Amino acid sequence: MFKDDQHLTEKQKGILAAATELFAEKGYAATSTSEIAKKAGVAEGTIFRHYKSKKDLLLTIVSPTMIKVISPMVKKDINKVLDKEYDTFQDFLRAMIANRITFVKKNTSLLRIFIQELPFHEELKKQVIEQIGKDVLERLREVIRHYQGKGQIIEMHPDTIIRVAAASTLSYILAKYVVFPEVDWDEEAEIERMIQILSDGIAVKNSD
Amino acid sequence: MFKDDQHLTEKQKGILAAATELFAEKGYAATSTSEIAKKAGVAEGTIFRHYKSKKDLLLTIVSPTMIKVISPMVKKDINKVLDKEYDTFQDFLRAMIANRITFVKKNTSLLRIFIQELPFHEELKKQVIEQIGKDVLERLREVIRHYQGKGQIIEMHPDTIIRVAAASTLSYILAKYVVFPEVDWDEEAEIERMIQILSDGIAVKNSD
Amino acid sequence: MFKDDQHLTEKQKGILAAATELFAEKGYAATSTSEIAKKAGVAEGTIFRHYKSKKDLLLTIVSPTMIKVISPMVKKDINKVLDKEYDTFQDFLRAMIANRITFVKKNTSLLRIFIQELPFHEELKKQVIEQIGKDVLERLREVIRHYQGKGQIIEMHPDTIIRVAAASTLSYILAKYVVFPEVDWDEEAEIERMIQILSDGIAVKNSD
Amino acid sequence: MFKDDQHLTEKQKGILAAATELFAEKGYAATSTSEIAKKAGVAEGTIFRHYKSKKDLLLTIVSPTMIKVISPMVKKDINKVLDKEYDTFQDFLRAMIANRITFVKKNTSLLRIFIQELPFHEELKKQVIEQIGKDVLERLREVIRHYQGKGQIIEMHPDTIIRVAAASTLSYILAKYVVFPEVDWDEEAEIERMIQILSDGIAVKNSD
DNA sequence: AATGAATGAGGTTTCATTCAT
DNA sequence: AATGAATGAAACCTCATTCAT
Repeated sequence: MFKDDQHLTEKQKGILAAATELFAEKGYAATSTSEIAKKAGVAEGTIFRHYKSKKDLLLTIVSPTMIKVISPMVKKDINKVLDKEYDTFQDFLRAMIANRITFVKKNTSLLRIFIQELPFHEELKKQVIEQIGKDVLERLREVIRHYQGKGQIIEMHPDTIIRVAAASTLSYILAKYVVFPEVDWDEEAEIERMIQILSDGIAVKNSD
Repeated sequence: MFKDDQHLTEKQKGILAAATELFAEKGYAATSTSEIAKKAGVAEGTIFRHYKSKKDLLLTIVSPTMIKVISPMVKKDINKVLDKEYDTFQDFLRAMIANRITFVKKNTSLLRIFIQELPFHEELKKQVIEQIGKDVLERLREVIRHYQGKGQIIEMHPDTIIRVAAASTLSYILAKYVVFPEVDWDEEAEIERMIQILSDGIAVKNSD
Repeated sequence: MFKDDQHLTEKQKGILAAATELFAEKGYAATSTSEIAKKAGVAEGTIFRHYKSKKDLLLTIVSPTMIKVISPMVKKDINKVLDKEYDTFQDFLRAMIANRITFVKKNTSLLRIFIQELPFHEELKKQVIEQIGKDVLERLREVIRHYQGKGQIIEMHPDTIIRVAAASTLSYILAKYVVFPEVDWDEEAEIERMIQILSDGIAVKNSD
Repeated sequence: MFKDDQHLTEKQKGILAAATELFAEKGYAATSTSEIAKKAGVAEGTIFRHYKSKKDLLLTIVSPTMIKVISPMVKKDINKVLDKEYDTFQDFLRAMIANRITFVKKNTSLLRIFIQELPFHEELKKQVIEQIGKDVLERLREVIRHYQGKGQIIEMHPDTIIRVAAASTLSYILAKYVVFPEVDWDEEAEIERMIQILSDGIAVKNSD
């Protein structure tokens, strides 16, 4: 994840990777800098040459800068879906969910840290909400309007539809992959039914 | 919360309450026993007279025993909704959501701890899932079947419907009250639309 | 020095004594808390139970509170001289110098710390100057006026006389006992001549 | 100060200057080599290319070699006063004090380091005392004898007179410019009175 | 000569836990 | 039961020094 970013030395990348993994696994407060150093294969002092403090290390992983590195990845990733033209909103939903699942699977550690540490860092929370929010929201609105234009989705403020759909799908995905990764649900079927229900709720009712 | 429970002394209740609040606020690992002692108004040593270790204190708060104390409260609480007869499934949903919001508001601290600490305690996770799951699930199934019997809900395995509805509503509530308590949404309207969409997705389509 | 002060435990007194000695000997920054702990015969953690930080330990030794403990000692000490009636101002000077030498000899460590660390602690400097200054200065003024009244000292503002006499004698004493304790001067004779010169400079010239 | 000295490169002079300033400001032990490097505008490693260790850097600043660099400056400086012929010993004293004040003002940092670090370096102390002592003392003796020859100063061993006068004036100057630079005294008047008293103490009494 | 990343010993500080009172 | 001083292991962090470039 941190491989091609900027001009980081191998050691720095190693430290970031080790810290990310350990923070995700055990939580920030329960991870010691000596563990990080050992896992990264560097001396403990080396960590502090690059990051003023343990907290600074966390913020670097999770900071605006990092978000700026990730956010484009996210957007580019999402755009793969947004740029395609789907016949029905259901198809779009299905593709979107598949896409998000892939993303979550690839970034479980980072997301876990976000979920775990966000509550303790007010400023960060706001930044995340704004940054990710604004960037992605506008694109999604376009999509909703697009399918509304095609007469496939009920006329309702796009934000509301996004919110309900996103709340349902994202929280479903997060719950499944980040919070309870070991619980075994029948994914395929489950998702299909979720799509069914959601799109039924959102779709224009022919005969109404 | 710990007031009428069992045979706890005042000090013990104070310790549990202080610990719960601090764990929720700062996280388990970032809370020191001396802080707990100060907040509870007892000496540091006193904590260890009642709880073998700090971890023991956490487990007590979050443990099966505690769940058994809380679970009945939860069930009793939920039953207020389940026991009533609602004309439509929509009414039921609305009441249920209102009921859950009240519950979450009253138990924010405890829920926050669950969310924060569950990932780090495998055994606990299973217990919570089973305990709460079994107890409540069966009742909910009955409700779904009830409204299916009345022809208001599509014929689909109750668990699926519950999962989708619960995932949407609960994660909505948790996000709103526990994870992002300071973000200001237009609650009333938002919930109403969510209900709309959900029940539309779940409801039997007249004209189909 | 810290024996009968307040309600300190034996350990605390030991820590203060050890720290005072080591700070004086090697300087504050060059003294490690582990050295202090070892010398005081306590665990390192014990130091931090009583003093928030190493700096706090220094400030305690050298602080207003400490000054308040020492200042009375100083004043009481000085008063032994001030309260007596001396025939000539020379006799007074002689007694005063002997008295200060005794004091300096008894508090070499503490004074050394003051001299070493004062330059780095602005606030402290002011406090020391004010505290000691005010308390003692007024008494000394009285003495000067007293001998001026007897016609033994030239009419000049008491403060100036005090400043010259004090600067000469005190800095002589400090240099001799604190800064260069190992240089071997012929004390008796040296002091006697100093008194000679000073009192000659200050005394009323008979034949003028 | 280190500008025209010897064959030092620009970098070396920069390091010495930065170190001198910082040692004076914060003390030797509290100054880090990285601070020195930053202030001098060189890499950390560069310091150790020129000076074996941090201690070596201090010793270079404060060492016999340095003293040999400074001592001539001091002597040359003092000689400006010694070489002139003054009508009265008072005039000489006045010129001498002015000269010393100029010197102290120009070398505050270095003097501060001497005062701060001397107590912790026995050998150094001896060297300073000998070096500066011998060089300057003989010249001063001549001066005293000179004014004794003119019948202006009492017959007393020159060293004693020097010691009293020097102790008074130097310690006055040091206190004023190095130890308590921010306290605001009325310099002119204060010095004049000091000269008055000292010379009265030392002068030959006409009418005795 | 100069750099600055890397080191690791050691510094300060925190904290869960024990124990004499 | 309750206290809180004491502990010591381990946490976070600093820094003089080395070394490959």
